[in-house]
Amino acid sequence: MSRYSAAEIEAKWQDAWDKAGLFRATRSADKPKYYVLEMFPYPSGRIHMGHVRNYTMGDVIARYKLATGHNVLHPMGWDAFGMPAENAAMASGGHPKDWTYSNIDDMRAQMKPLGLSIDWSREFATCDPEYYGQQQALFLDMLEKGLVYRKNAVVNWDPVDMTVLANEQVENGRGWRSGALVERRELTQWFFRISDFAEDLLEALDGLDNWPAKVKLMQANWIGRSRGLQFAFSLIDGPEGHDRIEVYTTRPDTLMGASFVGVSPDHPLARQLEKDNADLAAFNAECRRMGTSEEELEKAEKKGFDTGLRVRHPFDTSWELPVYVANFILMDYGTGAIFGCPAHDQRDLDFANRYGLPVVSTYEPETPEEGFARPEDSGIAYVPPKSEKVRYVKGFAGDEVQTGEQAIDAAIDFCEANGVGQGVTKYRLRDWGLSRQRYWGCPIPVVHCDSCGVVPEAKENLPVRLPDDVSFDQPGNPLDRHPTWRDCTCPACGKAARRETDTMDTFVDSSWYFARFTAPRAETPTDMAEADYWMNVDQYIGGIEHAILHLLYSRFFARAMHLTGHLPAKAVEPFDALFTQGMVTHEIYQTRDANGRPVYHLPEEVEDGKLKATGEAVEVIPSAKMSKSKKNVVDPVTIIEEFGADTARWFVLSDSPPERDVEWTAAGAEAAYKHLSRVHRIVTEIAASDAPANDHDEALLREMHKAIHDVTGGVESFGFNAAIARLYAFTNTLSKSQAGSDARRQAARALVKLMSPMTPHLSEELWAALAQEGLAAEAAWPQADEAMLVDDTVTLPIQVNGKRRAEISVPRDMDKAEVEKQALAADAVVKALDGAQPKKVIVVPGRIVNVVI
RNA sequence: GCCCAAGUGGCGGAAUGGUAGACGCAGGGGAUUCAAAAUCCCCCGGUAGCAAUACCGUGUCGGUUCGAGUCCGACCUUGGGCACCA
Repeated sequence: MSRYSAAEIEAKWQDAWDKAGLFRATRSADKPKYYVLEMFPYPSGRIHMGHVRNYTMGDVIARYKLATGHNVLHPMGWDAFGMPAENAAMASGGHPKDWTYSNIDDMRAQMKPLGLSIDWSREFATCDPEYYGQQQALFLDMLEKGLVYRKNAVVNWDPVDMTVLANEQVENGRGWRSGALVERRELTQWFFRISDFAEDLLEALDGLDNWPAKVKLMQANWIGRSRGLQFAFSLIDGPEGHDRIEVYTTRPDTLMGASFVGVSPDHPLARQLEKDNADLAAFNAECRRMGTSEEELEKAEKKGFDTGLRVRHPFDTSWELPVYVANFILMDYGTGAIFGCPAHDQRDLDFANRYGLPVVSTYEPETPEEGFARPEDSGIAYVPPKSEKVRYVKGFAGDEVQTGEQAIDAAIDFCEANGVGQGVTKYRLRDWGLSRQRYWGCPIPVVHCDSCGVVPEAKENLPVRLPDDVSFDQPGNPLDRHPTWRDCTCPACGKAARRETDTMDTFVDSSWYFARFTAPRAETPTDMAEADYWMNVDQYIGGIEHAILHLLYSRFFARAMHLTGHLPAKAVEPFDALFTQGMVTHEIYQTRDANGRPVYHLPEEVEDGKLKATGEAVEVIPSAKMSKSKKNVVDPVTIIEEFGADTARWFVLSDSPPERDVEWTAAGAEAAYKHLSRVHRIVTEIAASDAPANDHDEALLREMHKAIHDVTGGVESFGFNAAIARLYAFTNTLSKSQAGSDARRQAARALVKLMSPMTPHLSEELWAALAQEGLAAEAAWPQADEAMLVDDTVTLPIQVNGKRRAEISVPRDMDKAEVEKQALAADAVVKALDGAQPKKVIVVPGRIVNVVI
């Protein structure tokens, strides 16, 4: 009997699938369609275990759906624009295009041995001119519909390299290459009007029944709808053109506790004042040196600058409040100005304490606990949940007990009635800035004409191709310094004009690729007949790190594509079901160099806690996401060479729930391989035995139907690890079953088919060994017989006061009274009762009995 | 700082509010073998006990319930995101 040799069988069956054209997707009215998609990879050059896990999960679904009679679309492509290609070009002198396409070739070659059921005929990369040209067409349609516009926005500016930096290129406020202090600089940039869709994007989350609740919650919080009051403080002796400061607050109920007004350093008033005030100009400049990330702003020490100006309180014209410029106020949110109520906001309180401003409580606990002190005295802001009842001591309606929510509504009503501002709904969601001052991205298809201004490129001139002759020997955008590329003619007037040199955010590329997969070679962004047939994506699978931005942008794009006639109405929510998978992690092995600095070692260099080469002991750091810098990576290619793709697939599915991180361990991979070898041995033995069909093995058939039921449920609900545990148990049962029974062959067939989505090559091999016709991949999924799933007798645990004390075996449908009688007769129960009557007996049919004494 | 999630044996984990630890790894014992590899069988949360069994046990503290890993509140730790990384 031949041993299990993955290397021999895997290539053979991949070839067979290929020849049969099994995974080519074409429209068909005969079968229901099923579109399964994994988030496409960035072509870094090597596939990693995270990819293997992601695509294996998608493949299990795709193969399962194929077996259950669906017309499956399962495509793959490359998210190919982005900074790493330019960084590589700067570091080693090549061209981003060559680097990217060569990486794609490498990764495709690494991916193919996994035996994924992908329709490779649909493959594309977002850096293909055929793709980004269609993206430019989409952009022009969106521009025409008013979904794109230009405005000023701040970027991280490296004054030494004279270039724009991404947030991740800023380290401790300095440029990662130059080390120069980064400044904020304002540029005119393109924006998508995603905020116009805020309400729709929020409301529609309710309909996404097959999305994880946490992702919907994160998106809802990101969109951040709030109800508040917008009103103005009148400014006393303000500079020319500034007689009031418009503020937005979600807590108008605390207006009578206001003690200062703050404006952003980028607020028009701050900008006006800094012209005549060198100190303020210095303060603002300091603020503008901070990074642009919200995290950095929130964590920074809260600082303010007293402008010396005063405003009048809207409800008491004799009450004057100082106006500060403060570093924690965002110009992008609300009006860029706030009022501070230190008593009920810790940040405002810290600020007030720092600058000697008054603290005035507007409410206090309804019934103050022992030791409660007002913020005025305690230095701790009193911030109860908005739903909690509090006593207002300085509200609008006198001394009253109500919840914050009620008080906010009442305050808005009161202010509106008194002519102080109006209630408004605002969103935290900002418009999406898509301009990037970089080469390796999709060119924004517009030109700048001295006569006509900003003019869209004519569609017949698309794609606006990236020039190949560029150099990366200096920082900044090569398109800016290209001698001829910028020169063009104005599509409107025909005069000489300049091309826009900014390219698009790579998030744009990934916001519609799922639609392009439905007709990847179409001469328009999509083909409506194909899109109408294949959309929506029935199952989308990817990392939780994309829970907000990528998914929100894609939802916006689907809406925009519908408005511009590129997607049907049903596709405005493009992903019917979403699954977010965890990462693949590994232990980190570290030693220290002479200076005590850590030196990392690859897992393959380590054995039994020691370096193979020198025998030096390594320090083991707990599992973390696989990363090159920590060297805790296991290359899937190595694993496939050693054990085969089926082992890698089986292992990444088996050890952890799919939504959680899985730790790669050599022992685990070994165990997976051993198990597959065992299945190979057991099934080939059964296939080879020609013992006559004899006894009908009822128990084995029952186990088989239970396994079919459980594994099917596991696959459908992303319980892959549980499904695999079930397959282990079923394999054990099969292994111990009586030789020669017909049931045994039947059970072996079921096992092979149930495993086929996870270990497709092994299953094909065993399917053939069992002399089954056709390919296992095409064979119908087994059906569980409901009647075989339930046993006639059940074992009921008997609890006394919630603690298990005994168990009884009873017919499954025995009535409650009889079950209770038998339970009370159990030795342990009689002993516990000691002659007394139970207070209560709870019988949960088929599950448990609890006797309460 | 803000938003979201997760914490269960030596390890990965299982468990519609109903016998906590399925299944796998590691470990221990045994069979087979001249020996090994491979394979097969048994044991395997802690404490006490020869045992039957008893008590304790799902990050911490409290609550709801006949019954809580599961639901509620507070806290701790770890991970993801924070708008120019992909």
